[in-house]
Amino acid sequence: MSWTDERVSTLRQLWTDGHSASQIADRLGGVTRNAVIGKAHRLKLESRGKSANGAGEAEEAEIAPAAEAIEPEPQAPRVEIADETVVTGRFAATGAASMASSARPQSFGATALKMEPDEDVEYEIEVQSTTDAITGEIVPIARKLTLVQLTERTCKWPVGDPMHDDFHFCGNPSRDASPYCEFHAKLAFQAVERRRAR
DNA sequence: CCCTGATTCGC
DNA sequence: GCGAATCAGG
Repeated sequence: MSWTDERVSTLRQLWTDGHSASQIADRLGGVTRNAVIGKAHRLKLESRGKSANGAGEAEEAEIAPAAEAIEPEPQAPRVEIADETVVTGRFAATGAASMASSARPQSFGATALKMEPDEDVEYEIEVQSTTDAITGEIVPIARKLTLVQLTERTCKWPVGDPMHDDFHFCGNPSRDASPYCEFHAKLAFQAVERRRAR
């Protein structure tokens, strides 16, 4: 990937909007956060020598304007809240693990309903949960990520029918290098156990 | 451990 | 110019 005018302007906007280098890198695709920081340097952007933003600090007022302009095509924002999550994922998964190769900037984050910089919003929604009919465990509501939105630390447990357009991935935070979140890692393990038992 | 940006330096 | 490696910090 090279720094085309389009990618540079996207970088400029996201950077000045306060997004972290890694977030920008994920969005652009094909680059690491180091590349983003390095480029920001040469463009003489930055200036945020402070402690930036983290998970603990709930700082920074809302960024009123912006919101659009970044994406040429608005696309429908995926912020729907499922009232029930069907965990149909069979233990097959991994075939989807090979992605991210041709990541294309896709609409992501709220544009119509809310003007927050995504991430935090999704986490609030994620708090809701439902109970699994079989195990009785708490099933986290999926973040409904599409292929291009998965990263090294997002759960890649498939949800739904791949042939249907409602197909998505769990997307909740995965532990370490595990391809699944804590919950789905357990499911995967049980699935294997049961197969051997049979 | 996770993450953040800043800097260096070989390419 | 680019970005991995490294540094410094939360």
